[in-house]
Amino acid sequence: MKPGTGESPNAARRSDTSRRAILRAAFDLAGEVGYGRLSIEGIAARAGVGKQTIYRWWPSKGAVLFDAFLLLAEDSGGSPALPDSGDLEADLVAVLRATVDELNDPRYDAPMRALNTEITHDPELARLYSERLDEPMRALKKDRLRSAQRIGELPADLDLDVAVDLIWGPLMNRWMLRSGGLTGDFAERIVAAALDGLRRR
Amino acid sequence: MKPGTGESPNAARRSDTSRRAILRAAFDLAGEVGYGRLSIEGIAARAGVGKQTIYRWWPSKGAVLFDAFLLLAEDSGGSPALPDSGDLEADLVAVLRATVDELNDPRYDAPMRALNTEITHDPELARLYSERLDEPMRALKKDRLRSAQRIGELPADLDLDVAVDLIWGPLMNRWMLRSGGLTGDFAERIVAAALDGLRRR
Amino acid sequence: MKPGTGESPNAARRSDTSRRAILRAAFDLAGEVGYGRLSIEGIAARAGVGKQTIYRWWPSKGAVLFDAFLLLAEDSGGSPALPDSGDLEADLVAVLRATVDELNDPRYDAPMRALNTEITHDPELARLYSERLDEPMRALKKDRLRSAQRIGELPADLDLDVAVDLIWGPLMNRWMLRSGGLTGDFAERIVAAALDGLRRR
Amino acid sequence: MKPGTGESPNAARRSDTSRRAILRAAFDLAGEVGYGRLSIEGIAARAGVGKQTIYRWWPSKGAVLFDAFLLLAEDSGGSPALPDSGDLEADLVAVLRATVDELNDPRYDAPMRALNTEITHDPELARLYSERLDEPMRALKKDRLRSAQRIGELPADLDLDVAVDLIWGPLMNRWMLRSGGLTGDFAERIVAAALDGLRRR
DNA sequence: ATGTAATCGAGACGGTACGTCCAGTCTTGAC
DNA sequence: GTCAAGACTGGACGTACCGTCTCGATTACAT
Repeated sequence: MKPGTGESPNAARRSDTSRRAILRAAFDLAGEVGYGRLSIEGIAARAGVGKQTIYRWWPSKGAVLFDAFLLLAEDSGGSPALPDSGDLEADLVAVLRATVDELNDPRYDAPMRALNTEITHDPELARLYSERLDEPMRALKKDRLRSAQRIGELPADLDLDVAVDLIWGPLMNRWMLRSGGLTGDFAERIVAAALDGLRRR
Repeated sequence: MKPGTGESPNAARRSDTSRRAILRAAFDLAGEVGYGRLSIEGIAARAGVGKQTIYRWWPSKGAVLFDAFLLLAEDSGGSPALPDSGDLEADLVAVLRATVDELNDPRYDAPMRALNTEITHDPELARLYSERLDEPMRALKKDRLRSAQRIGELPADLDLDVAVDLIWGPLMNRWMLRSGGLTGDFAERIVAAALDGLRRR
Repeated sequence: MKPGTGESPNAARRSDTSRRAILRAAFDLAGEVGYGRLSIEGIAARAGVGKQTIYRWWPSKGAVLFDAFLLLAEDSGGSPALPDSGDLEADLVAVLRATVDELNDPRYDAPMRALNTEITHDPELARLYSERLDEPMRALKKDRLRSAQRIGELPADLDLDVAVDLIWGPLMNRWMLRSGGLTGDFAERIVAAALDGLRRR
Repeated sequence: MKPGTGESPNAARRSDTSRRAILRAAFDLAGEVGYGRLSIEGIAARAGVGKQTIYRWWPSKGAVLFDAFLLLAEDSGGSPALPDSGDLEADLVAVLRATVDELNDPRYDAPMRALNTEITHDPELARLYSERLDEPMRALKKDRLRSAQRIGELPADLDLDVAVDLIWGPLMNRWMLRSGGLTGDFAERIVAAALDGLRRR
């Protein structure tokens, strides 16, 4: 897979060593110094690279960060399918618990916040993010839901996009705004509520 | 109500004119120039105020922005209770549709993104936000849900915090990440799904 | 005497410590690293000053250098009158020999070359230089020549500006272009030739 | 005649088209954008040439500029002898007036200032300049003075180098520093003063 | 005529410095 | 003591060039 942000200059001559050093430095620095102190200058220095090499290939700090996540996804061999034990609720709880653990790991929390911030303020980046990172993940999630539809656990006419948002939205929102503890228990409750609904029956 | 961010100097002598000018300028500038170009210097210049007056009373740009929202909430007379027609679903859809409209209004969208960004990267500010803005709103939301419990529309043992997150989380998450169209229709689907659950019954 | 390059901002609040540190650093660096490596950034670093403080008060690197020479002239109490022993030729030779020694001193050679280069390419700076440094020196030179006129050593109708150029011009030109050795002997010959003329009599 | 700056690589394969384009571009750009904005990159672009082609054949920007003047001198068929009407003063005035006109022509003024600046800061280039451009000119000037010696207009034991410096030095110095108007009248006065001497007789 | 070696235009690279903007601190004089 | 004003050190911005390097593609020489 190619870097996500479009390449105008003579990409054939591009130094892959520098590219990787930059993305690595961007991700690491985001984790170490935080979003506020994350600078192009710092990334260039850490990567042992001229600033121009960054400006030549990326339009913004956010684009670098985005590619850093993209590289991470590639290097980790892409995302595997969600577990499918036949019990949707158990599988979802397992996945969300893992997500909670990741979000609570400062090694990942800080860079993700940095990327999310950039996405928030850059619609073009948001589009790229949606297309390159969110959609593939969303597809895997929908696959699992479709499997549940197949065995009759979920209704056949369910709007899968709404379903995904209903399950993952509350978690991500609570993480971003720190509006409450981000625990496995919370994940469990959200899954249960999403599946069974709030309404009395 | 006093500004939200703790005040050490002699607050008695504080100029309310300057305070309001600063908060007004902060909110307006956030909307006009966006988060990236929002600067203390710019706020001071727009408010016709010395920079020191800002640094004297607020610890960070985010704190100013936070107080700007607080002022807005005060000036608009605080938040009224959620509508209670006896039909929970209809009321929630109405409220979420209004929220959608607000989030789609660039006049509010930009400052809210700016504030959210600051909250994301500043746990102390997140605490304040939670306490001063989110909790009061959340209380009103819970009041409406409790009313539904009283008439048996919702189960008595429902975890109201989870319920609120389930209803509002997907909306806010989609708004922040622009991961899909933010429409009244989406609001409607989310409410329906949240109330009835995804699971086939 | 005030700095030579016009001051627009609120000069009353100007830090004299920083001003002097900058001018000192500029002069010293010009001598140490040479014109080619003389940078605003380097001056600021050496002076322990923000770059903006230089940009706030001087329009160009040349203007800083110019003020550095101006400060030097002030601090050394201004230029004293040329010696007047009654023997014009001897006095001129003495003065030009001293000039030769100064021009051969690397401590002064490099900064002067730097300043001359800036003057060469900046007419406004050339005007300032002429007015603030060259003219006062030229006045002293003319005074000495006038004294010689008074005792009949020089004709009363002599064009003193041409005379000064004739005496000092060859020396400065040879220095700048290194078109020959810059020695006391050369100074002597120039003075003799200028006074007696080339023509056979 | 070969370019003035020594050539190590295989000069036989050198592209004369590129060489001329570079020198032409250097001279023209010096005149158009001035010394401060004259860059190797700009010369290469203007000449339609790779940067390496410049770095391969010249050690510095000044060397390129120097060769540009050398090419100019070659192309204009070298310098002709100075006029010799039998009246030294008249001939010198004519020559210096022509020089004044050239120095006042912005087409030549700017590149010459650029070259002089490089010479000022590069002793090796100064040596080359002296050897390749100044000496040949100086030889012509001395020839004219020798002719005057032959007819007894100038003393036989005159130091011709001092004489040349005395006549041309004041003019060049005034030009470089803009320390006064550069007019034909000034040239005339200098010639008269240089020939007759300042001293009363 | 054909290999081979150097030059060519092009342009990416690690860097330095530019001139600007802003952060956050400090000082001044008016109130 | 607070205020508007604004100078101060410091540091990042995004740009322009530096001088080096590598890439194919000519191009001219020696076989």
